[in-house]
Amino acid sequence: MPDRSPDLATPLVAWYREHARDLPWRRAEFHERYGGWGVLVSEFMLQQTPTTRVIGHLDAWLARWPTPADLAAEPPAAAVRQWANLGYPRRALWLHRAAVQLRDRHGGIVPADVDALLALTGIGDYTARAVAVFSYGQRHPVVDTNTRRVLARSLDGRAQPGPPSRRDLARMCAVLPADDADAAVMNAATMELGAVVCTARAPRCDSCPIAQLCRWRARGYPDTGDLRRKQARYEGSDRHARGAALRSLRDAAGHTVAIDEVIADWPDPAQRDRAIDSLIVDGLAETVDGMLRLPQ
DNA sequence: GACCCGTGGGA
DNA sequence: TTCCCAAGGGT
Repeated sequence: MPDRSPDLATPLVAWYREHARDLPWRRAEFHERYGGWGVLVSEFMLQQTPTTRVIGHLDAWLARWPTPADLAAEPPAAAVRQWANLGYPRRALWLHRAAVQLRDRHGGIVPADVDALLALTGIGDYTARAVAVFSYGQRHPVVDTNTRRVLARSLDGRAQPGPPSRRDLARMCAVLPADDADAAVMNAATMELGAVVCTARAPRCDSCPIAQLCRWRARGYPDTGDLRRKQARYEGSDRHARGAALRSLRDAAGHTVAIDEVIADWPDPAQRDRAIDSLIVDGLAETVDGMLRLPQ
């Protein structure tokens, strides 16, 4: 029988109330102004993109499109351009699709129901629950990479978590406080700890509120090995070519480029062709008699 | 579950 | 310079 899980919530919640960063989407006026839409947009941008970079883009996005209907009224190309260099431009496309779905199926209102949120394009287990919890105050496990690392270290005594799994949701749920509001803070606090203190490299255990009950620390910080898949090299990759091709479409003065002119100087012509084809397949580009452009 | 998808800052 | 990694999701 494993030990009973220690109480992570009490110290984490107390720590968060004292040390939480002042981020835009945590401010009361942000929620008053943009509601669930603001939270949804911020969570979309935060998918695999560092917090500091998102901060520089969120205000402009919401000022331009303060409601889902505002975004849905414009072509996908506008979303992809506004997305700029946030990375993974499919997210801009999916956010636009979600806005259309919100307008057509939900009266332009971001639903509070997790299953309804999960049905929207680009919203998975994390984002659906983040919206339900941080915008609507519900009690659900919000599990991101930071949460998984904190649980792996504090409860399992491992340096790194295994690959993401739905089991993580049940584990997080088991350590959430019973009260809805406390559970929401616990979710945010666990992510915050992973982002600021219990970091992937060089964790700052000296300032950790749960160091006393951390099993990884108690075991002497064993290197249990990183079970995650290693990220492929970007330079010279297909993704690199795709990124360059999309950028040329984004920045095109007339918003349209002859296909032959798209990253024409790319060193690997076959890779260039794959990049353009994959953009078309993904819906990030479309052809109009020999010309290429963002989706209208 | 494996693999795919960008971009830039920090160590 | 090179490598790591970042509030994930779709296929």
